[in-house]
Amino acid sequence: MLYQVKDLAKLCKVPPDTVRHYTRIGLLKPERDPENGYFQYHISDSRRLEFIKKAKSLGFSLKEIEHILTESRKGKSPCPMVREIISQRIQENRVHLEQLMELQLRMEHALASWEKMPDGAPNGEHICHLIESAGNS
Amino acid sequence: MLYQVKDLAKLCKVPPDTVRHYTRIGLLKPERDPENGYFQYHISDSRRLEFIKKAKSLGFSLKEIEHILTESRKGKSPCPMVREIISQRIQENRVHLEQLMELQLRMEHALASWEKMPDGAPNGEHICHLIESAGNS
DNA sequence: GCTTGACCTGTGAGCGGCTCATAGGTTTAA
DNA sequence: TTAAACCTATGAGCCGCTCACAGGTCAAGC
Repeated sequence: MLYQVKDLAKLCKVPPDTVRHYTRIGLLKPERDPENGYFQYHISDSRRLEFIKKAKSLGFSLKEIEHILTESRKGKSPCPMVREIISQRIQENRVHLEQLMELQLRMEHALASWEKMPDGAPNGEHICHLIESAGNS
Repeated sequence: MLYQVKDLAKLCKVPPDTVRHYTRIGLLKPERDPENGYFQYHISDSRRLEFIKKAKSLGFSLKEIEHILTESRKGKSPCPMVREIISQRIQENRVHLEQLMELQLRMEHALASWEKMPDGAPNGEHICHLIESAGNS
């Protein structure tokens, strides 16, 4: 049983371009159909792709996933690395979340403070008085 | 008074590579020193760069900032556009925040559930049993 | 004047994870 | 059998830097 790009994509519910992307960067390694040069995927590729999806949903990067897959194929346990990566990712994401929440506050405050301000034509002094006034009150 | 890249960078407290980047994409448009081909910035470029920093801190993309600057230079008021963009960005960021908070929960739940699981050597059935087990309990 | 070294320069390429554009091949229906 | 619909692989583009690189500039020391 061999699958074309669109078949594997449909099977795993990802866009075909994602299958192509993973193939291009070596996360999937299909053979080629000698007749037309198309990629040929096996059922094992769908298990691999499902693993990639799961790992991605846990915040692993594609490069990290490739590393996990490589170690695993070499018979080494990727588990310690996996624990380490996710611990760090949790920290990083906490920082990222804080930054985005601050951004959200800045944007909301700005929009609110602009509520009663007129639209101004630009002049030599100001480019956009709304933006330039933000956060100064 | 003319500034080199590093001078403008220091004046506005941004990395020199950021000045170069903005120059490359046309957000800053310095002349060239005919002697050595270096970029020459005026004091007006520092006002422009400060505006870019402020707009960026409010979530505007560099392309949007360029658009604002262009409209403003043409004498049109960018204010309506500015209000529109930030309203949309607030919505987008809300969605983004929710997704990141969900990711954070998934990661924390996974790490907690792995607490009592052993590191497993890979076999034909599993690539990494930690990842594969996540979210199934 | 000369050299050494630190520091600076512009430019090309790379990052991540897709996504789109393109030119061409395959399949399906009439 | 021809037309249209759909699929293919591949190159380039997205964003906002950041790094690598080869070469230029400049001040200190002899």
